Amino acid sequence: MNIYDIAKLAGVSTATVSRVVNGSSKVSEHTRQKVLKVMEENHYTPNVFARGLGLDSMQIIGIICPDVSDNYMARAVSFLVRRLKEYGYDCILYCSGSGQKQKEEAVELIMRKRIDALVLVGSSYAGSGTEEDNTEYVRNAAEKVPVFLINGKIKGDNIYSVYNKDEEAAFQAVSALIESGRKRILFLTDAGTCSAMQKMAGYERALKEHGLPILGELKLHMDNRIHLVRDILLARKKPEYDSVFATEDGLAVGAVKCANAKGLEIPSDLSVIGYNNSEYSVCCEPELTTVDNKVERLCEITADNIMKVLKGESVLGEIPVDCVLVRRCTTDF
Amino acid sequence: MNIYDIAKLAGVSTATVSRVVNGSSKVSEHTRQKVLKVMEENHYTPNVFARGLGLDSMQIIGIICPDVSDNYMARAVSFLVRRLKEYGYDCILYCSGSGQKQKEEAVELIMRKRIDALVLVGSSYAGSGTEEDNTEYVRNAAEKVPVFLINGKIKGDNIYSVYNKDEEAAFQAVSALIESGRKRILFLTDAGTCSAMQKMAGYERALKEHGLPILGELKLHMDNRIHLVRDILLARKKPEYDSVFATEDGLAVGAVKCANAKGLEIPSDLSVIGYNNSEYSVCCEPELTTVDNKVERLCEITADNIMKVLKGESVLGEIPVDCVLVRRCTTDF
DNA sequence: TTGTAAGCGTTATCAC
DNA sequence: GTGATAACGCTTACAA
Repeated sequence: MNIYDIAKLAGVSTATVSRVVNGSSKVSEHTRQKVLKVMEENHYTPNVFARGLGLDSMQIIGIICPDVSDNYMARAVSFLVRRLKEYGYDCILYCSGSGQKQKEEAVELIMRKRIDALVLVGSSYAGSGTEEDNTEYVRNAAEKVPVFLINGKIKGDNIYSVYNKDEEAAFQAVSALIESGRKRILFLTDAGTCSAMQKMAGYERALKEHGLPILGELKLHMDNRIHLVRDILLARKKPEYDSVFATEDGLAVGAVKCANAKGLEIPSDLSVIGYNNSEYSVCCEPELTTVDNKVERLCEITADNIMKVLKGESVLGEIPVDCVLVRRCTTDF
Repeated sequence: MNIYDIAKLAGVSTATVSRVVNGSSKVSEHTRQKVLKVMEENHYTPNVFARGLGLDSMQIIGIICPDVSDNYMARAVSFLVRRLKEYGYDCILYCSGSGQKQKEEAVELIMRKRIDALVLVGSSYAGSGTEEDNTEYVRNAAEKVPVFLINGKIKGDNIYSVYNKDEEAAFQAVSALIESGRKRILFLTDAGTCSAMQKMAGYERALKEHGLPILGELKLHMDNRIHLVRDILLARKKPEYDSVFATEDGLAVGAVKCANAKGLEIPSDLSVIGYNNSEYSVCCEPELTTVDNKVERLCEITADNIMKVLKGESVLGEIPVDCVLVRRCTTDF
């Protein structure tokens, strides 16, 4: 059943059927009803490819994240997919992995699909913030379609960034640790992303402003796998730290598990702060004090911005969003 | 840049360009190189819509799950998306919610996109297994494209089910509890899905075969939210159960938290078994004994089956997959 | 091996 | 308010 069949059955032209389908006002009520009836009876649905060909759009948004099995990204994707659906857009999802090559390839491949906009979830797409620039591929994509970053910041035409004030959040969290008497704060991270760099900057600023030294031995980098983190920390000789600030909840849980295994009292012997306010933080025992980085809020702003940009409205290129420290049981402030 | 431009620049016909693009063998090496060079130089990429229109396929698989922020579904979607990408297929993702109406609507909407195959993730699409049949919409979809269920079983033409032996897994788990001396086993569930029913059947069979009574007061139904579960259990007067078998890890964690709050010793005072072998199970303290239902395996089989079916090869309509009980610290066997 | 031309099913631009 | 008809860019018989 295509538009010709419907036109014939309804005794009108394809143009009229098309007008009815697209809700054009320039159709008499009589004709409209007639066409609608025939469409109903024959369960007619327009061919999206033909429409796509004509309009050069299939109302599809591309979403790329390193891996949706990650809790943070899953929450983001879930929110985006639902929200964009409400706006009548579908989503193609890619999981790119986190390597530079992989990310570039994913973006290149998804661009071929003639998506209407591209969303990159996770600060990993914003580059490391330290090395030489490796975000050229994002700017290339932005020449064709608007690009939206969830928790990443890239300057450029047609690129829209919504991101957390991670430096500030880390500063606040670490300051709180220091003000509760902690002196040797372990910084635990799993990635060299832009966001992780921000967090480290906040960590260092807090130390500095409180007159504490920044020690390389108290900065650890490892994969975000709970048991791995626990074992690495267990293997270290002495408890050379009195608290932990982790850039991911999973890392923090690993630290908690290490403390539990050692029989340390939390939060008195060891205070721990995680990041993301994921389900991990309430799964863990004692439950994790963590930074809530408001994924859903970032996504909400992004989805709305996408619609605005597609409608041609103007939108801020950079929108910072505050984080909130959620106090639970791994800290004593 | 379209195929005409390339054809003109290369001094050949569009048909030849098309042949080169699609790797047809019927092109001389000389012509092929000539065309390839022009394509390179002009960064030509075929228009997917035009191709879709002609072939009535855009190499897209539709995936629907109730909510990808759920850990189980996120793992499934992550695996599927990557694997199908390797096969050259893209994925459109819908999060349908879990209501019957929502599921039906999601399927109807995604079918309009002319996807090449449909994957339904989660046993919720397989119906409850008890009520009247409510899976007609799945069979309808199967009239147009092959439908693949991840952990669900629906009989029908063009429907391919890969599912866990949940009844058996539950039977084994509950039997293990009983054989370790447990007599009053709380059954905790969050949904009335086909899978949940299977688990309950296994639970009941284990009780029966060990000569224990099936008690309604020991079957609880509640939302899968850790704190909610903990609080509901805490509010109950006496510890009328000596162990818990939960259909989701989150529920089991809630039970563990309740026990911790009450100062009960795990596993001696209370044994707990969860389901899914999610990250929750290693986050939790003590770590959860749980049923590993091999999501990745289900997805791997499904992805491979999709390719076979699309190639016209024949494939089993029903493939059961064994679960494995993972012993951790909440049980003493 | 290569080219020609007829679809594929819409939407949009004209006339009327 | 309605109808012809020309794009849109590709694939694929069919011809050469």
